[in-house]
Amino acid sequence: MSLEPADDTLLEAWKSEQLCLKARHIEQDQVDFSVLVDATADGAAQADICGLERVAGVDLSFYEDDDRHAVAALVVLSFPDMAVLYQDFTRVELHHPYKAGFLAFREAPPLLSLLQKLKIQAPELWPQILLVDGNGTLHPRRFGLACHLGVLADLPTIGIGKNFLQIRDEGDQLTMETVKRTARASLQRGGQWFALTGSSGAVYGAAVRSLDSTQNPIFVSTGHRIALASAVAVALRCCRYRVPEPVRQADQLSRAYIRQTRVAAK
DNA sequence: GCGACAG
DNA sequence: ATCTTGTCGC
Repeated sequence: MSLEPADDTLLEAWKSEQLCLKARHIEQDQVDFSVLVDATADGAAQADICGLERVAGVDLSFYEDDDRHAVAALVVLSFPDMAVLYQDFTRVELHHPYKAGFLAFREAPPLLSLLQKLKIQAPELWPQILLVDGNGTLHPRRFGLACHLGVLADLPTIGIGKNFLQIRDEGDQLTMETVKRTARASLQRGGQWFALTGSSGAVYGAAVRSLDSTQNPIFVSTGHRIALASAVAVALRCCRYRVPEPVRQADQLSRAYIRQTRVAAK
């Protein structure tokens, strides 16, 4: 009924694979649209985004008492209108348990399948960028789910985290306490953000205030083929609520199917 | 040993 | 991730 925990041997193999895939990882803009970020902005100015028409989102939702199955969802939305162009979801079997730092080994396979299906069935709707529910470079080895998916699908991706993943490295300390304190002090309005920078100077991602009306930040990081400032600009332009629409709609789609198909107990 | 731990 | 409606506030 439940999955075996990943042992140390497996974790070492997974680390090696992350390092290997990282050789193909690109953290700079390599997209077919343009993001003009105002260098003098205070972190709240709207960037000019030209040529972006389709943004996608992916997510998985889970059953209460079943580790092994989930519902994966993919949506493609128009930009900047956020109108639904494509929706797909499917119940999937998972082969590994959740382990912080190794989310991709659990969730990437079914998401890649949905992307493959889209490419075959509706190639004209292939997205220009994909927003992923999970981190990109905001990760202990700078290679979270969003990076992993981006490299394997050869697609620009952005990592969107709703909770902060602490980074504890020899050189870099990014703690919940520090981030919360900085967020309180410097995120006064929607659109403002600050870089999550380790003591070594490495930038892992950004804490972003989506809207005036939301206090808690989201955590945006580079997935693949996009620079952090561009990733933040795109994510912000997708926000109707705290969580950017592509991810939020994929979440709602998969969650609705879970609720509909779970056994009506009692 | 202790605490932390995306989804 | 998931259990959950209404409710308080801008």
